[in-house]
Amino acid sequence: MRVSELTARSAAVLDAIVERHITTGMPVGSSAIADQLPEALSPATIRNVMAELERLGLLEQPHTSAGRTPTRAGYTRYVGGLMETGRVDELDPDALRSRLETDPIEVRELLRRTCHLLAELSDLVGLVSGPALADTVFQHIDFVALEANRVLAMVVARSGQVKHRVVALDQTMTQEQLDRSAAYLVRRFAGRSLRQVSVRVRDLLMKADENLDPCESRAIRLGARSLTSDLDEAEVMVEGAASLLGQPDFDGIYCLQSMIETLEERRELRCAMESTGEHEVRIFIGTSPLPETLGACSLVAATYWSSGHALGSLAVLGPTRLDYVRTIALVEAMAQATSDVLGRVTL
Amino acid sequence: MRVSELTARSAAVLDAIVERHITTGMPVGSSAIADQLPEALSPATIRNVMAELERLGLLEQPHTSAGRTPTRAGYTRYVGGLMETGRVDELDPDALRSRLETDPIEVRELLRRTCHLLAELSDLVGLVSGPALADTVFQHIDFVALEANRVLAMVVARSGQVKHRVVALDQTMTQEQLDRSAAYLVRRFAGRSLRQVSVRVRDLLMKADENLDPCESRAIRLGARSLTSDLDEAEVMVEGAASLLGQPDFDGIYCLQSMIETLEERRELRCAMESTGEHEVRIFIGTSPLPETLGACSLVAATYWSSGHALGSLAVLGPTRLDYVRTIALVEAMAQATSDVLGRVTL
DNA sequence: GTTAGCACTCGACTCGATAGAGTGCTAAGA
DNA sequence: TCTTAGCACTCTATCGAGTCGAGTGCTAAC
Repeated sequence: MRVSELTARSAAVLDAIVERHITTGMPVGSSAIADQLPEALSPATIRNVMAELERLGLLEQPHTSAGRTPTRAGYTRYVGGLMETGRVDELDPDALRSRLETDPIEVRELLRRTCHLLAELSDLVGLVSGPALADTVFQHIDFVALEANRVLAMVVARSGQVKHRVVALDQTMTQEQLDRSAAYLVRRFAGRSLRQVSVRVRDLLMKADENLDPCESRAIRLGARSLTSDLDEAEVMVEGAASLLGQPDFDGIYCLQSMIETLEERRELRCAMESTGEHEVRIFIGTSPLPETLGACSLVAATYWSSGHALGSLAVLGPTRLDYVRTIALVEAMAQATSDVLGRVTL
Repeated sequence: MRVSELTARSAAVLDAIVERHITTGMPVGSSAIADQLPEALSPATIRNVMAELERLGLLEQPHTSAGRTPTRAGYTRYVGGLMETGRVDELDPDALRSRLETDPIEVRELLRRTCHLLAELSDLVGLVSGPALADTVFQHIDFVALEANRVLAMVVARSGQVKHRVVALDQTMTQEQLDRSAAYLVRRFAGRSLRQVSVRVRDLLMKADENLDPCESRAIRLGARSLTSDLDEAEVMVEGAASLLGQPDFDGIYCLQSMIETLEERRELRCAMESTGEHEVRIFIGTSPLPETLGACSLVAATYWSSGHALGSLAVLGPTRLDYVRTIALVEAMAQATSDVLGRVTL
C-alpha cells in the first residue's frame, strides 16, 4: 500500500497520533488512541495499524517500549490532509488589520508590525521578507553632494520606500549639476519599475549613446551607480528568535546555536521563504528549502499581495511539533490582512 | 581590612584565582594556586588567604568540598587592578582599520562592520550604538509627493546619514510647493545640528510667526513633522547573539531565553552601553546599568569619537567569566580604529 | 607566620533493583 | 478475515547504596 492510499482508519489513527503528540510532546501509545478515536477499537487493533504506519515510514519509535512519534513524512501527510480538507481554524483578518494600520501608511513599518504580530500571536518566530525595491515603481531620485566627491543618492519608490547609498564620483559635480541629473532621470524614467530603470540605465551606459549631451550622460552614469543590483535583495525581518529557546523540543539540543545563527544570518531564510508551492500556504517540514540547520523546524509561509502582484512572503517558524491548525490559520489571515492594508498604497 | 586594602599577596592570590577560573571554568583549589604563584607557598597558606578573601566577599564556594570561584565583587576588584596597572594586551588598531574601511565611506556600513568584527574577534556578542542623527549637521531635506496627501520626507546629514519618514498632510501640496519648502528649510537651517534645527522649527511653529509668508509657514510645518524626536534615538546593532548559547557557563541555564530576548529588544541595551564611567573602557559586571536579565554577563564598552565629539558606544558582551585582558584590548583598539575612520567624514 | 597531617564534607559516578509504560505475538472469538 | 484478550518481553526512568576523589578547615608543630 502506498502512503497516499492509506485506509480511512489508518489515516484517522495517524492524524490522532500527530495531534496528540503535538499537544503532549510525548510518544503516543496505542491505548491513548483507542480511547480517543470515535470508532471503538481495542489497543491491540490500534497497535496493528501503528505497526503498519511504521512500516510505511510515517511513524517511528524512540525505543521498543515507547509509544510512536510522527516522522517528517508523517507530519507531511497529516498537514497535506489538513490542507485538502480545509480543516483549519478561521481567524478574522479584520481584527489583525486594525493592529497593522499606521497613519500615514508606511510600508516598512507595516511589515515590521506584521512580523511582530506573527511572533506574538504564535509565540514562535515571525518572519517577513519585504518587497524587493526592484518591483516597485520609480518615482523620484535625489543626489546630495557631500564633501570630497562623495554623493548621496536617494531613490524613492511610489510606495514611499527609500533606498539610499553613498557613491564616489571620479569628478567633482556641483549641487546644481546633481539636481539637473536627478531631474533628468525622473523626467525620463519615472513610472517604470525600478528593475526596468536599472536595466535601461545600464544599457545606455554601455552603449555610450552619442545622442546624449554631456549633462545627460553624467546623469546616466550617476543613475547606474545608484541603481545597483541590491535593489533585488528584499530585506528579511525576524522577530521572536528567542522563543525557540523556550521550546521543550529543543531543550538542551546541541544545534540550537546554529539555529539561532541561521536566523541572524537571514540570507538562507529568504530563499526558504520565497520558494513557492502549490497551495496558498506553503509548509516545509525540516527539509528542502529550509537550511539544514533548521532540520528540526517547520516553516509555515504565505505570500502577501497588492493589486495582483505578489510582493513578499510572511511566515512562522517553529519546532516540527507545532500546532499546524492554528498556525496555518494565523499565517493565512495575516497574509490577507497585510495585503489588504498594502492595497491602499500604490507600490 | 577593607577590600581596597588587600595585602599584595592576597591580591596576587585573587588575581591568580580569577585568571585560572577564567581559563578553566572550574572552581579553583588551593594547591593549583600554590603551584602557580611565583612565591613558594604551601596549599595550607593559600587556604588561609582564600578563607579571608571569602570573608571579604571576593570569593565563594559552590559547596564545602569544592574550590573557590570569584564573586562579582571579586571580578570587579580584579578588573580594577587590570585597569590601574594597564596590564592588558595591545592590539594594533591599524590592522582593524583596514577591515573597516569602505569606499566610499558610509557611516552605517562602517558601524555594521565594526559590530561584525567585534563579534568575530571576541567570539562573543558585538554591540554598537550608532550616532544619534540629532548630533549630526543638517545638510539637506527633500519632500516627495506620494499619492493621497502622503509626503515622503528625507532628511540628510552632512555625514551622508539619512532619515526618512512618511507624513500625512492636512491639505494637498504640489511637488513644486514641496520643493520650495525644502529649499527654504535648507537655505535657512543648513549647517546647524539637527537637534538645533528640530528645536528651532518647533519653536517657530508654536509662535506662528506673522513675519512668515504662507509659503514659509508651510515649510516650517512640514519641517516640524519631519524632524521628530526620534532623531535622538540611536540605532543599536547586535551581532553574534547566538554565541551566548555556546558558552559552557550558560549551559542549560533557565534564563538564556530572556537574555536573548533582551538582545533582541535593544532598548535596555542602549542605556547600558551609553552609561559613562571614569575610564575610557567601561566594564559592567552583571550589575547596575546592565538589565537584570543579563546578571550573568559582563559588558566591556568604549566610546568612539570624531573630531572631539563622542558619537556612540561599542561593546562586547559575554559571560562574567570572560577573558578581560583580551577583550579590553579588543574594545579599546576597535574604538580607536572606528574613530579614525570616522574622522575622515564630516558628521 | 607557615605548614604537615588528618578528619571531614560533599558532589560525581557506578551499580543494581524496581516500577511502569508500551510493545509484539499468539490464540481465541466474531 | 478482522478483532481482541492475554501475556511475556523490552526498555527507560528513578531511586538508594556504595565508592572515589577533590578540596576543605582545624590543630599542632616548626
